[in-house]
Amino acid sequence: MSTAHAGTGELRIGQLAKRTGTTPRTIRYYEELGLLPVATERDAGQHRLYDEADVERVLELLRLKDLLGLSLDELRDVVTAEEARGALRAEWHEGDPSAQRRRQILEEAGTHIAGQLALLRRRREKLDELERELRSRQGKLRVRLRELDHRSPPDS
Amino acid sequence: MSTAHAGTGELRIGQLAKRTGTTPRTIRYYEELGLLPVATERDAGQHRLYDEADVERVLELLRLKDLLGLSLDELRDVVTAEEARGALRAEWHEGDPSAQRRRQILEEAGTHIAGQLALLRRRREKLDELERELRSRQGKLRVRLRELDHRSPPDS
DNA sequence: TTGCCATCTTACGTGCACGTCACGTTAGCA
DNA sequence: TGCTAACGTGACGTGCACGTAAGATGGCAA
Repeated sequence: MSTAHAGTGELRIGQLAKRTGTTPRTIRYYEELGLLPVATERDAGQHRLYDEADVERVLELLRLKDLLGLSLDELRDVVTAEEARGALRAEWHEGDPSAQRRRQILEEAGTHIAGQLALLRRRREKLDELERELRSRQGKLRVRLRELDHRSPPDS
Repeated sequence: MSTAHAGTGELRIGQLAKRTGTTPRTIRYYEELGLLPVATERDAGQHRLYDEADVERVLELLRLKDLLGLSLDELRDVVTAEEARGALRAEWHEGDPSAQRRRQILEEAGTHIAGQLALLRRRREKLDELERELRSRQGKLRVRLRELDHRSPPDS
């Protein structure tokens, strides 16, 4: 058995990059921008270590970027909100979160996700519009092809 | 009555830009890249003139760019194909297009549109995936809020 | 004719999202 | 212990998609 991974600190930057279809440079850049946490208590000069959760995180960032067209700057807001979610977990498990506080944080998270969903819907609507347009053209082309078939059918 | 537009050469670059939500610079840039025709026989140094068809064209370019994430370079291919469509019209009206030729051009156009539709579908699938993910999170949040309501309902 | 604003061409500048290079360090294996 | 591949940290470079500034020209109104 190889020493490839050992339970917790599973991935190094190159592996994370491949899993997410990007490059180490991009990962570091995202970290620099605050899109990724300054991975697991790393005394500068050591190798960064990641886990599967980080894979998911990067994948989501890339999806939001490419699909919704968000800039890395806009992604910062997203991430900030998700870190609030993390803060919630911490409070939840080891602190004394009042029900008030819990509710507040949950609702903020909800608002945020609703915002992303709204963005997504707008995108989808525009996509639908484009699709209708394309289909319309396709239809016109087909009509003309059928006209051709009518007057002088193909020879094959 | 103003002289704002007079039948054929209706729009100047500034108007076209506003109608399409962009800037004159962008219009000129697109022309330079070959995305837009070198507008109506213009002896260099004169003002460019556009019509409603150009508005549509620019709008579609922007949609393809933003929604499908195509680069301007990739848009060149799209435009090339659409100019073929234009060539077809010309042949159709003033030349002697054989049925063979007509069919060929129509089929090429069809292939092209089909390509765009395929791209669109892939985008939509990814969007769906993202939406499912977001909805799932939203659901989890709601569950937790309901749990809270159960133990200690809000005071308003 | 005279303003005046929009447009023209040319050309350099800009912001974003990384790419690439140089050079030293670390980690896992022989 | 020594080797090699992968990683670390600057720092400069790059491609894309325009922005912006400068000086000349065009076109329409008063």
